[in-house]
Amino acid sequence: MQITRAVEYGAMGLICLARRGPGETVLLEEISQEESIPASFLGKIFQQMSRAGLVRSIRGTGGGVTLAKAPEQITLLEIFEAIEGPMALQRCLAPTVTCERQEGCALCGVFEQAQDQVKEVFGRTTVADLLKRHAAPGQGHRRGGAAVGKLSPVVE
Amino acid sequence: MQITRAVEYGAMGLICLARRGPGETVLLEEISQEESIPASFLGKIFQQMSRAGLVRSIRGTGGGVTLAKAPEQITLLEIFEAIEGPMALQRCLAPTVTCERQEGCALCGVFEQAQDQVKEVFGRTTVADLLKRHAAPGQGHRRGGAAVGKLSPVVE
DNA sequence: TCAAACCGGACTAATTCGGTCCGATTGGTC
DNA sequence: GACCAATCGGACCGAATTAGTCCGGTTTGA
Repeated sequence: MQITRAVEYGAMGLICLARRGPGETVLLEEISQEESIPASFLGKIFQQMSRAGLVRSIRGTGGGVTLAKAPEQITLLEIFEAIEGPMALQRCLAPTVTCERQEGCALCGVFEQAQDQVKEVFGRTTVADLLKRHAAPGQGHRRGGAAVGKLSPVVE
Repeated sequence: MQITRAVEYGAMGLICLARRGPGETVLLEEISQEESIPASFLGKIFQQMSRAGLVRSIRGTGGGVTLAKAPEQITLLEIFEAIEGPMALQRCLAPTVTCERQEGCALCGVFEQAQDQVKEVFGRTTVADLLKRHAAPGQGHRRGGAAVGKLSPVVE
């Protein structure tokens, strides 16, 4: 139950692109070096994001990749689903399958709630947000969860 | 990025236990058959839940397993962490590691928010809730997300 | 003492993750 | 038109994780 590196790399790549001027074309090789991501792997990831319409890729001399939309209009959820396909926190939340067990379904309801929460967080976070957050460090991350706000004490 | 079967089976096992009278001792074999979970795998899972103090297991003739607490006092988060260890939606949210990249950290902040949301949902859901939900079917699960309540339209 | 149960560790098969490789294709440039 | 710069796309591969299995050991009741 971990978010894959592909998604992490994809997001980093887009942040990197957004940091440049808008509409600027950048070599994959360049992003790869800047973010220390294996070039061939990054290529695969950008292919998928390209198919999903998040970036445009230009072949041939002087080619590279460029954002297909404004950074404010690309959400982390889109990045995630471009790379991983539809989010399914659990088997029976997959688009095709239906759950036949009864107890399983009680569980599925909870899993779906959790998944909807994740989607909500990812869906409201854009590349522009990530870029901004990166620019202003020393807050909004690492242990403490203060950023969340409405957490109940979590039993335990 | 999926919840494992072990967690699913573990929760199902506890629901199954909770359905019996309180304090009743049940054979693993029986749960295994009732829920169609491989017996040896279920054994492993109950071992972990036993170590975490969620169930008590009694060896020898007439033995079996029994809930160590009231169903209202066992949360899905406890079940999850008993089986999987501390929740880490992403590498750099693991208890030991710290994240060194800047962009990575902007990401980690979001991942942590998402993780906190999942923990909140799991932390407030008890075995008793699951049992109740199972008893009253036809609501609270499968597509539509009406059960969640405060979801913003999720962009796109 | 014997059999019923769980314990615990070693082992294994299948799947997913994290990549690599390479030939094909596309587009500038000379 | 030849050539070079780039991405595309699919095949492939090793390592890690998941999902179990197996079996000998230990505890306990009859």
